[in-house]
Amino acid sequence: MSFIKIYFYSAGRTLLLLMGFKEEIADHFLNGHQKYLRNISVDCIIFGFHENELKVLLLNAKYAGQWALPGGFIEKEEHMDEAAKRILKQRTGLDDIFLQQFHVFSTPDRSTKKINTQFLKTTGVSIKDSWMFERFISVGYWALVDFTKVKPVADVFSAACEWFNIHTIPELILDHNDILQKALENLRAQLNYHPIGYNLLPEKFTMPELQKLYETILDRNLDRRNFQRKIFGTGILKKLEETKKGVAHKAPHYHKFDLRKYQKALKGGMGFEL
Amino acid sequence: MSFIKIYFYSAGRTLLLLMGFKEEIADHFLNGHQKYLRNISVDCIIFGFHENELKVLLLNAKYAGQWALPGGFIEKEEHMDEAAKRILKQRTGLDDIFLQQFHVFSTPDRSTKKINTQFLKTTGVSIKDSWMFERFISVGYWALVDFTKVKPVADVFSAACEWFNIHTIPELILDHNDILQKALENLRAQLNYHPIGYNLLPEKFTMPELQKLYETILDRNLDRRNFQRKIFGTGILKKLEETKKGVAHKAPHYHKFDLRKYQKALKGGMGFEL
DNA sequence: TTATCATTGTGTTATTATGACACAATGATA
DNA sequence: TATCATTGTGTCATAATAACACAATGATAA
Repeated sequence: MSFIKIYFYSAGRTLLLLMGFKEEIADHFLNGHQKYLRNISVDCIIFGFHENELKVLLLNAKYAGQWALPGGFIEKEEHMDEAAKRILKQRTGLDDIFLQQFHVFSTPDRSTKKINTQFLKTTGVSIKDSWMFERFISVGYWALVDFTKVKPVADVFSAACEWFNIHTIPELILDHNDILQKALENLRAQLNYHPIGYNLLPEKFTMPELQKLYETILDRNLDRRNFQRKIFGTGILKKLEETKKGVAHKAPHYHKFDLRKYQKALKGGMGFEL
Repeated sequence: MSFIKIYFYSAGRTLLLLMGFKEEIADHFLNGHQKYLRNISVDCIIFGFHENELKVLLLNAKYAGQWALPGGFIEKEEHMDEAAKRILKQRTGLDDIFLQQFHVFSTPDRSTKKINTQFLKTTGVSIKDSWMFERFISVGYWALVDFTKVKPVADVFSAACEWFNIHTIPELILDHNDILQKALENLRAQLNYHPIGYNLLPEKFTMPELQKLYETILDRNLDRRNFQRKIFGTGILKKLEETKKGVAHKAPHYHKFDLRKYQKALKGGMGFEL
């Protein structure tokens, strides 16, 4: 919310050249409602997988000192899913990622007025009234991305943008900790009915790598043999002849996704419990 | 949307006494944004169960000629869930019903501008600019209610409010047919993990009655014996000694819900497939 | 009074899915 | 050449599900 969402507005580089920092802020607070829908925002939980750890991308505006989920507003003629994609792209540089809408958060006290007035005070911008002072209802989206392909974008406002281990999340602004928790629950629930891994693993990957992905998300160990049986049962995998090289034990085969069946399973579900 | 939502605003009866119809409309279009959040609305899919048929409550404003889902706006300091409850209560008179948020609909072309201007024209109210002309993102909620306890409220605008059989739904405004479809899918999916029936069946009911409820919602037949085993397995039912009277065959026992376990299952899930 | 009939109550059995577990095969390293 | 961690490919016991059978009930019809 708040700080973060300002950055999206500033993504138009022309603006940046014409305006100073303060002017840009002021413009956003005074005129942003001409570009964006009011009272509604999007928050993205961007999960990443790296070195057997589940990560979350968080933002920290230097004027706030507190971390928050990346979020943004919806343009007046934009589908909400597109808004979420845009936000994802701006923070990670990634396109074409599976985004899942999972819940709407609407407690009346999730107003950003305090945070925003504090922000303006620190920034030295004086604004009396703004759409940004109003209450926002937020729609939560989660995405699961390839950690290695992401370049967390610290934008012109120099807010930090960093990965956090899921087990060491700091206290976030507003209800963002709750949102994150709910996103994680939803991601785990989805795991039973929808395939994951495409976009997350390299094109060719081994079975242990795929299993580790599932184990990381679910935060528990799975039986190697049962896991394999079930995953193969869905038909979304193709086994390659090639084996992994340079491991000091029996070399595992590479696999890749059968995209046609993968897409099908995304829509129709897979139907097993892990 | 549009017409329907006007009624909620008019629910304050004092207003009604002080204003004429036109004035009320004008007030809603000109000042409603002071009471409600902008660009966001709630649509309710109110399912009812009666005589082995699944019904949906629809509204028809006499000026529109087209049917629509009951919906409304969110007051500035109101939780969205409360808004949905308020809308449900206004249409049905029912309190304390399980309401389930299931999806957000946000295609950019779901603006009500055309419908609203048409409405104003017919009504003879002239308004140039209004928050009501803007695009609305809508959050869908469904509820499952006792058909017999509902008094569909045709409000002061004399819009019809009627039950429709799920199999004979007319063409609805905007994307309401899609919303209804998605609600039904979600309801059916929930059926596997959450108990239903309380609020829907009389306090004492027979097993065939409960089964028929499930069959109606799922639109397929279930095996009598397997159904009984699974439902009993959850522990949410208590079997009574009393049997149904006046049936021309073996009298079935009455049952009632074990509320404590029912509530528990609502939160924690039941864990079976039908 | 008795037979009929639809429907309930209470199983059984076969099939499938799941969880727990065992052991030979591999291939780099010691 | 032996060691070692790890892969590949099973089996078996158990639980969940689907398909199915038959006696018991009680109002109605003969």
